[in-house]
Amino acid sequence: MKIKTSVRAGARIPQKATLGMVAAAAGVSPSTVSRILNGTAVVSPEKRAEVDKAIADLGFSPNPVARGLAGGRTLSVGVVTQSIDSPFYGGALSGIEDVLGMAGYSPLFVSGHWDAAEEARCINVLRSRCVDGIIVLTGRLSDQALRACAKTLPVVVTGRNLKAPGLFSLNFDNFEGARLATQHLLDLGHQRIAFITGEPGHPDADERLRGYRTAIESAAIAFDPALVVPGQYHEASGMKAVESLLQCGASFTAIFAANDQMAFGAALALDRHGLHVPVDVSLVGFDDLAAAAYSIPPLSTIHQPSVELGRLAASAMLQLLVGKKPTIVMPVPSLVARSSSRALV
Amino acid sequence: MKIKTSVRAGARIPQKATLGMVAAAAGVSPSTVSRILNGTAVVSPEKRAEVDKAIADLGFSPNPVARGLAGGRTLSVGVVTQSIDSPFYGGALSGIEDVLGMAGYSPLFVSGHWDAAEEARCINVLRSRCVDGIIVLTGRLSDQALRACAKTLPVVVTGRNLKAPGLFSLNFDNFEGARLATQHLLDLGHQRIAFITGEPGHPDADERLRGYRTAIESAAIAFDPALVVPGQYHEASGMKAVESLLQCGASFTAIFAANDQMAFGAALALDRHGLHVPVDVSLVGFDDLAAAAYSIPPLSTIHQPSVELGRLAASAMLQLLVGKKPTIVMPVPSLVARSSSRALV
DNA sequence: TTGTATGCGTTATCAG
DNA sequence: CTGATAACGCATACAA
Repeated sequence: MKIKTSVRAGARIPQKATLGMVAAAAGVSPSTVSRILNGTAVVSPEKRAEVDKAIADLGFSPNPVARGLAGGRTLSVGVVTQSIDSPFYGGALSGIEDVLGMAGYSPLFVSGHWDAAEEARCINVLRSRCVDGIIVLTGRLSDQALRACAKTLPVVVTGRNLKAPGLFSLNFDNFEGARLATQHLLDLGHQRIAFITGEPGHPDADERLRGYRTAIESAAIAFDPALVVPGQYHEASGMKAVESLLQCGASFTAIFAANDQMAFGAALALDRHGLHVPVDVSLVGFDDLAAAAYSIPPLSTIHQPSVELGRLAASAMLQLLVGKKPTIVMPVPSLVARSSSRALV
Repeated sequence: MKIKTSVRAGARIPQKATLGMVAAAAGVSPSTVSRILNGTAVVSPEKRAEVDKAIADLGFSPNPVARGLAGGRTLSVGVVTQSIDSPFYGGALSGIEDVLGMAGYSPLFVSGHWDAAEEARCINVLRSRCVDGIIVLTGRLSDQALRACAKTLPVVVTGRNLKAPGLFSLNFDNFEGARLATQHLLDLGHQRIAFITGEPGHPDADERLRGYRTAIESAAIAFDPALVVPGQYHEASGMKAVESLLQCGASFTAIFAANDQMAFGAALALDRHGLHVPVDVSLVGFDDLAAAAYSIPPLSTIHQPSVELGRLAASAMLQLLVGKKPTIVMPVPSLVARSSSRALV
């Protein structure tokens, strides 16, 4: 017998039921309750009924913290993203939260801020919190670090192609997406197509550049370095890119930006110079952010299924968690032609 | 003595150090280690040094899960938001993550999806995970439910004015913000100003409507119900609102939308009808989303310090957690005049 | 000031 | 199929 003494506030807190209390109420041992809770073993129908009733009566639900300590499972999976408020990754987080939640898991979000060291720290935090697995959205971490991590915990990573035990990777075809976007402009009759790159060194940025270049060269047009300007994936860099393009006197009739945010910036910079989209220059982005459909003019772009990506990553994690090899396939890139691109007259 | 048998994968996992191991290494008792870890009592400098060294050597860090079970503190605080990918709340989440992280706390994000029942479920999840406190961003929950919750746990809530023990609320002055926006248009010479409302029933939406109306009437202009059209805080509803305004043949020279997203939608709808911002109609939004500065034209709007809001909410929680009464003041609303509004000619 | 003993709520390993 | 019993890693009365 024990006397509860820890009534912090004088409030009448509805005493949280414990597994032990359920066992007592049902007249069985705690182990039995645990077993039917986890499906760890077969129990007689009668006892099961008794326990189910007790659980319902007491409104019992297992304590994840205790579970974590005892069994090593916390029913939580860590998600390292780059910034919790990214317009692009937001969708993925949402998708992850959704499917994880359906399975009784809770996501633990941490932001790496595009910094490998910071990401490593994040992973340590997640580790110390005993997450059951980790999902890494396009991290800066080395493949090797990820592999090492996967030795201890199931890992799902997006934005790379990695194969390792306990590790599943999910990649979007950035090359094909960029090729599609460029081809779209080519089909519209554009020949002088500028390209605003993403953060150099990012695999996806590099792939997009490759896609652009491939499309250009496949059309028997000479690749012109003067038409590719660096960007850092944010609006301001899109503006700056256009400024520099204009300053250099480059001649172009269309711009393909490696992501929508830069495309928005580019459109604004063009506007400031009296150039209008799509009348004076056609513009295509990449990502299909929610905002792309409502910009003026609505932006033609490559659709990235971010929510779906999150859902798939979470599904893969769930499969990993039960020891299965994930069978997940990524949707292929598709172009969403809106009003920012039009045929060259 | 115990033999570790649970080597799941054959990998050489750097055996996670425990408090007990540190104690052994330092030649002291576990309680002593615990004490210096929590500052629960004074320990002799020598022992402290020994322990500190052992901690460093072993790379020990306390296990939050065990801590949670034993002491009831998990160093995690629950954050219920409406959708993890909201362009507006994203900033707040980021701010929360930041200051919480600095203090060694981890946020646990859950989405209520603008549904009271769902939010209640979220709170239960957080409870079961033994969070040390809960931050609620503009929930649908009743004040009463929140108060009840605060009896058990520290609660910080934004978007309302509530007073209760263990509860701190943090509200943005929506009324003043809306008044400011409307006055701005008035100052520009506009007399027929349409208003696109937010979700009716939301306190902030109601306040913004009140601010609009107050400004209008203070200018000795009759409030015209035909000029206020309902919206639901998303782009599509902004478009619809403008459509309905146009359809009704309402005459107006400016529009004030209760948030930026609806303003974007409104601008697009106007554009489709050959009306341009700000030449044909001036437009003002509310929130100052990151995208507002890069829309075409850049949107005049009321700045909401979302990141700061998050930081403040987290700071308040931290204070609550140490038993102090938070002393936090919200920044006042301010207008950011960009290019979407101009003087009526 | 420091160590000892217990308990937190579950799961896991044993016997029976 | 079921029930004791021992961890899980730490905090905390209590004793010394």
